[in-house]
Amino acid sequence: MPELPEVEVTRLSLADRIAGARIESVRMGKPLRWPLGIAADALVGRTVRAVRRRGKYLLLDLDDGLLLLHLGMSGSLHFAPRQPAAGAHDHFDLYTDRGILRLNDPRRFGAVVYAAAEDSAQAVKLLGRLGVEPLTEAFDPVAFHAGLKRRHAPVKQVLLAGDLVVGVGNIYASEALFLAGIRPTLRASRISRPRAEKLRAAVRDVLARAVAKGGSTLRDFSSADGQAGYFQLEAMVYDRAGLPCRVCGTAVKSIRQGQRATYFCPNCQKS
DNA sequence: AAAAGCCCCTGGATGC
DNA sequence: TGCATCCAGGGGCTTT
Repeated sequence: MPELPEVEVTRLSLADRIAGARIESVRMGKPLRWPLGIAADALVGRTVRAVRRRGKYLLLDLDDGLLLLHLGMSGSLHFAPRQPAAGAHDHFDLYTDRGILRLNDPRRFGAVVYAAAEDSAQAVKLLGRLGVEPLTEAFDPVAFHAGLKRRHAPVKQVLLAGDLVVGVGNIYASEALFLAGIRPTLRASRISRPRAEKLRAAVRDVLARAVAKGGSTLRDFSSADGQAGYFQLEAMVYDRAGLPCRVCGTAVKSIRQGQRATYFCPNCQKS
């Protein structure tokens, strides 16, 4: 579920409410992708200062150190003064004087990792290879085109890789390529400067609109205050195999790239 | 260096 | 109803 828009929507629904919260206790469920990296009790007494986002990671800045949270494929975070009794898929609860932050993650591809500082080895291992933030000015047309130029993989997979630009997952990669009129199988190196600019604009546009719609709720995503997202209703191609293209009526095609589904319109995305 | 595969894990949908 | 198979929003790691 969680690509940049869902993670950002989570952050926005959480940051103001949790800022200043003092950690009173921590409950861990089943193991997530990686160990926490600190004794849970050592977090007690620390204060959450702010919540930032880097790619698909949420960074909880503490007055001492930070927590890196990742929602994986099936994770969601909720923050409320009270929470129901922990269920089978609630694997991390941060009890604070402002409320309980709970990570629910059935598949447990998600993670909560403590790092002493953002430049500590632990943090750099996870954040170090990440590309540019697409919704900032740093996502620059010249650098983006140059980055595409040096990659020979299909452009869809270059978008997904996250080392050129972050936050674009399987839904939004297909959507952005549709908006840019680019075939997902096209080798990144073969994209012209004007088409790279079109793709850059499409990535920004689709991600920003998805944030505005509260993200995409395909199964069970909701923001930290429980709001579902509605962007999936506007999807042009994602999960629409065989259905008519919303622009030209041609049947949307589904293929597999790197063991993930890709959707595109063979007519609107000819090359 | 870059690309391609392989997994981690659970649950829902589909097919026999 | 039961059981097997396939698929799912990610991404680090290993192998080519």
